[in-house]
Amino acid sequence: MPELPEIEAFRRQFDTSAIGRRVDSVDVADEPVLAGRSARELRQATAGDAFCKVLRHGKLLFARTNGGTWVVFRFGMTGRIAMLEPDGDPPDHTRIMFGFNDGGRMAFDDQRKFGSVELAADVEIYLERNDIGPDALGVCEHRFRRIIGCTRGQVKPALMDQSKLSGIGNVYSDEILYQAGIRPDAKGQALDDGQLERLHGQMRMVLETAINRIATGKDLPDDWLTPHRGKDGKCPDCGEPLERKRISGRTAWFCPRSQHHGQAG
DNA sequence: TATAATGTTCTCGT
DNA sequence: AACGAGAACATTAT
Repeated sequence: MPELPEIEAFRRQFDTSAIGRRVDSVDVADEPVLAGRSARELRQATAGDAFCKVLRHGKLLFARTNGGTWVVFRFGMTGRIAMLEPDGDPPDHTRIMFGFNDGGRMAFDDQRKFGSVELAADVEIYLERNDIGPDALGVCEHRFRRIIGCTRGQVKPALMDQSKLSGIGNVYSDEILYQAGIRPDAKGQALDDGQLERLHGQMRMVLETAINRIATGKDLPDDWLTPHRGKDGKCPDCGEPLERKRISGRTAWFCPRSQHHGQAG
């Protein structure tokens, strides 16, 4: 379930477990995962070098090797990183396996194959070339108001548009809108400054709380939408059955009573 | 068996 | 031209 908070968990895992370790081997089980690069290129860029730095931007993870190359992890719908002991079993859908000089291994596992592992010489250039917007947690309220408030379309797809804001996906966009009391089909332009300010604040609250919950191994709060999101789900605040609506090709879940701001359809 | 699932990208229409 | 909506992509679980 990788959106910004989950990728942040991967970053911390990478930071504590992979940084400083030298890559000795790289096995690519599924060549398309490299998005046009060859296994030889990935091996050339990483083998013999240690990972020395890792950072997250939105849903992307950038890991730098001593050699200066950045390895870019895109997790798609089901991607994840798994650290293995020397005798540990690889996950079922391992696409790439990095072997460290100490015998440990790191797997890039991705059941649905929407993820990829790419190479980049420079993070900023990569972001620009791929039209990736600012990290959702790095956007100030003023800029956020401009980004969302100037959108002609619906607010939910705007929150999920990675060129506008980087890091929010289908599940967390529903949660953020629920916390802000705004309908997912409200038009961005229809929101006033007060609503945009609240949306920005709740976006930060949701993402930061989720990061902390994941880091401490706790579930998301039971009074959030997410634990109830799905068939027969009820609003944890008012008990109203949650409504589902197809928006921009995805399923939005919301409470029609608690989320009354913005009228559209 | 049909449907839906946490993402990105391409195509088409406005 | 710029923007927004929907389909397609691969695979599995319900």
